[in-house]
Amino acid sequence: MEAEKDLFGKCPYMTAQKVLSGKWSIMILYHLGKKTMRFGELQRQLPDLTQSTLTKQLRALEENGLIERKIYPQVPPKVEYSLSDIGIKFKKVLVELAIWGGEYIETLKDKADRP
Amino acid sequence: MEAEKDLFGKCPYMTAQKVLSGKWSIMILYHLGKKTMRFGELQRQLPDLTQSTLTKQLRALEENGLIERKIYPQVPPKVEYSLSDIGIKFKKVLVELAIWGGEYIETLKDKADRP
DNA sequence: ATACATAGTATCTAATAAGATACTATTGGG
DNA sequence: CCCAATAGTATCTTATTAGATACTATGTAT
Repeated sequence: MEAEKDLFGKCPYMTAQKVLSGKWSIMILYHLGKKTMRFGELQRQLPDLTQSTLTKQLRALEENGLIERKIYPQVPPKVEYSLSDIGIKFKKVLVELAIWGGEYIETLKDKADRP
Repeated sequence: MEAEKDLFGKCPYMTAQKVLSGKWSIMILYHLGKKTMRFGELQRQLPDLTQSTLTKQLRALEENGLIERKIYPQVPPKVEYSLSDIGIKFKKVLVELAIWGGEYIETLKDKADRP
């Protein structure tokens, strides 16, 4: 698969950077980290991206093995997205990222307080 | 400053995603996390990006407050790059990212072993 | 027969980012 | 006077991403 080939043998940082490159990847992983969700629910959690963009981001994450897609043979369709094993392991990164992001926002506020 | 305004009040994940969006940001932060470096040394560590690209990435990181740029009034010029306070705090994220990236690469190898 | 719900596709456009290449400024040393 | 060393700029081109918009498929309920 395309996605795998060019990630092979690279350093962990480059690999991580590549996998996280989509503009919404972190947000999507965060939401799916809370619970498995259907497409529509995920979309409601992320009202700022369009359906086609969400589809593209999900496909990229799926190709890279971070999430899984389960199709129920129903009409109207039901498709559930969840974190894969390696996706679940990514939650540890998310924890640190959230802490750091909070601190970062604080530093911005500090700078704004006394300009 | 532009970079600050539109990050304000956002959630930590969105903020983090934005700051890390450059293709080389994580690699640069990793190298500067090891030690303060001059422009040329950094470039030697990252032979895959051109001078102009490196300059752009460094400027973006500086605008976002992650790194600091110290100019020595010399000829030929000497400019040192280092992590800012909030940049240093990012090292905790890097640690988790490296662990996860390593695990991720392993899963790719596993998949390749038995296709 | 028609409408509805869900999870999409297909195109096209616009915005952003990255990369290639060539050029600049300064000044101490030969 | 000319060269080397360092850290850039300035342009232009290309590639990658994201976003907008309109369309599709299908079984059930009315």
